[in-house]
Amino acid sequence: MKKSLPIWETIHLCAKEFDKSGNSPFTRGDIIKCVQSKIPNCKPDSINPIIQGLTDNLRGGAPGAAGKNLLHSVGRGLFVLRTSSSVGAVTGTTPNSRIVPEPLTKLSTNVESKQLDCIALGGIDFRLICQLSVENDESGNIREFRPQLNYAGAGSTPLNNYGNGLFCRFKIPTGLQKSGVYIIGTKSQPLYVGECVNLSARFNAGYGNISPKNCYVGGQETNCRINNLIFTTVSGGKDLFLWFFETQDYKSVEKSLRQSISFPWNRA
DNA sequence: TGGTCAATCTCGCCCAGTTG
DNA sequence: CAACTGGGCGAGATTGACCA
Repeated sequence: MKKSLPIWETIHLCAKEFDKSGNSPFTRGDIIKCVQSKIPNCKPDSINPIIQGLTDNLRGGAPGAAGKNLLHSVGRGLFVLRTSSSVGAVTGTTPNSRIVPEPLTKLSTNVESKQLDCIALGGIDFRLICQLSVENDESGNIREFRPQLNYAGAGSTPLNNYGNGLFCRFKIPTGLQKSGVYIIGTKSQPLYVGECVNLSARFNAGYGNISPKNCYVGGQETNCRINNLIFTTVSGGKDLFLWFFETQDYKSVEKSLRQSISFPWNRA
């Protein structure tokens, strides 16, 4: 009986096939399917740590004879062949789909004007959290997303009013699990006021990352609308910032602000 | 016995769906 | 419209099996 190649060699073979056919970057799932087509009884649980062990910019994983010299991660679950010509621009980087927010202290010092650290609206002092830095591609251009194309129910459910746009991705620091009222704006104009129970979650799992479902009727079209506004504003060369006022009474604070101040991105 | 390869497990994030 | 929940998946660490 013919002995099959070791898993790590099969992974390398698959990666070379993807690269040669132009299907690069490829996903972890692509690798697993390819390996299983060559070694049918090989389980994903066996393949995953070996992929990890072959990838130069991922820690851990199962060590192999080839070492971490065969794959390079270009995003969460996305890989390229390390010997591919496409790797040159990204060698040495870390996967970029997980945006690691810069520390708050550093973000604050990046702001041009010291008075941006705090703004007063309606008698309330809002503290600057960070600049809303959207994810860029390898060329430094804003990475565009159309998650609506990935929704399984697209054929039976219409897009919502804001679901057909281009979207961006961004994150804020994850440690801000606080309720309160937030302001999105440029350094000269507040644009949107909103309330939240968990600021980090509201942005990192809401505005900052549009899921396919939210582009369709029944989804959170406000997330789509605000994300698209952020995308178009930042694309236009303007910097956007996030300010926050921590309070348990966020509903009444937001309501009074909306009554006293006109925020162009808030709807009536 | 040490190196290589494979398997198993935990943790955290993403996403879709649901609820208020 | 915002918040919550649970399943699936990827990342990473650890352990076991095999072989020269």
